[in-house]
Amino acid sequence: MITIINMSSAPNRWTKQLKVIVDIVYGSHGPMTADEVYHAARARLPNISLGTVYRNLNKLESEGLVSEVTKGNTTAFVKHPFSNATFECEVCGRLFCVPYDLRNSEMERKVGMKVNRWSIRMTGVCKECERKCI
Amino acid sequence: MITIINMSSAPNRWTKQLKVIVDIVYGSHGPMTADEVYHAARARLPNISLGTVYRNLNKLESEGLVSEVTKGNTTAFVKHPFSNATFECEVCGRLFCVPYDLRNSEMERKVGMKVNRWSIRMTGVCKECERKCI
DNA sequence: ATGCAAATGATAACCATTATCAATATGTCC
DNA sequence: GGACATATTGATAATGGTTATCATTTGCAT
Repeated sequence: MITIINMSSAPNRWTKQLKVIVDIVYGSHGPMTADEVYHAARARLPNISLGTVYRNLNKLESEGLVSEVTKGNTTAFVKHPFSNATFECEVCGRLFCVPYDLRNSEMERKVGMKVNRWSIRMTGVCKECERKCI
Repeated sequence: MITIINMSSAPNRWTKQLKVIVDIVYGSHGPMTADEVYHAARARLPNISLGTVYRNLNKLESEGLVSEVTKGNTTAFVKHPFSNATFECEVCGRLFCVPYDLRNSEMERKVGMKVNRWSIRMTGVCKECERKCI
């Protein structure tokens, strides 16, 4: 079970629901939608409500512990805080996190403004679909 | 008035509503939400409906003539097709298009998959707010 | 001009997300 | 440990952006 060292913003209780949600998102290999987190959480806490999942994901997001990324027409959450790069396959719809190195300072130089976070979103054809579709 | 040379996908009529919507989006300096396009369009076509605006923006998006970008909790549309970079100010909430050069081939090399489109989203503090807030 | 399919306007439906609120659970202070 | 204050929860309703529906209108080929 993962433990968060400090949650900065004032009122905060380490509830079992929050624990489970952190555990799920941080244990995932890729981005998860709120609904996916909800279903995973229900396996451990059958009475947890979808509202609680949203509340906690938003809290974690405002704490900088998870990031939101676009997935199709909805939103998914990833454990990597702040900057991230995702790749969405146009064929199978899967969304991957991919490592990508870019410096904030490099962006700031190019853009001329203070950059706190960035995210890169790529769409294309994943390896597997590339192989199948040719 | 801007004219589109060819709209590839089969059934397509060059309606006055579509003309006005293309004109507005391509005449804009920055990303516009569907609602903003709707209100701008009503100035010229008082009876145009919001549904028509959405239908045409989605059509233009599928034709590759506009791109969707995230703005706050909603979606905005920009004329630059395919890849783009946007900067959202955390203070005033404005969303800017910024020039950014990155090669698809460079991304493909880093990611190892076929990249068709990319978009970079940065958040930070814009010049104006930087000046005010210090 | 005529005919027909595509597009529109008006409206209802959809669905992800947020707000509400009484009930519950957490952390603190004794 | 027990009691208190209040943050959080579960259940549900509300919200709001977006899409679907359908009768009517309009663009366009003949």
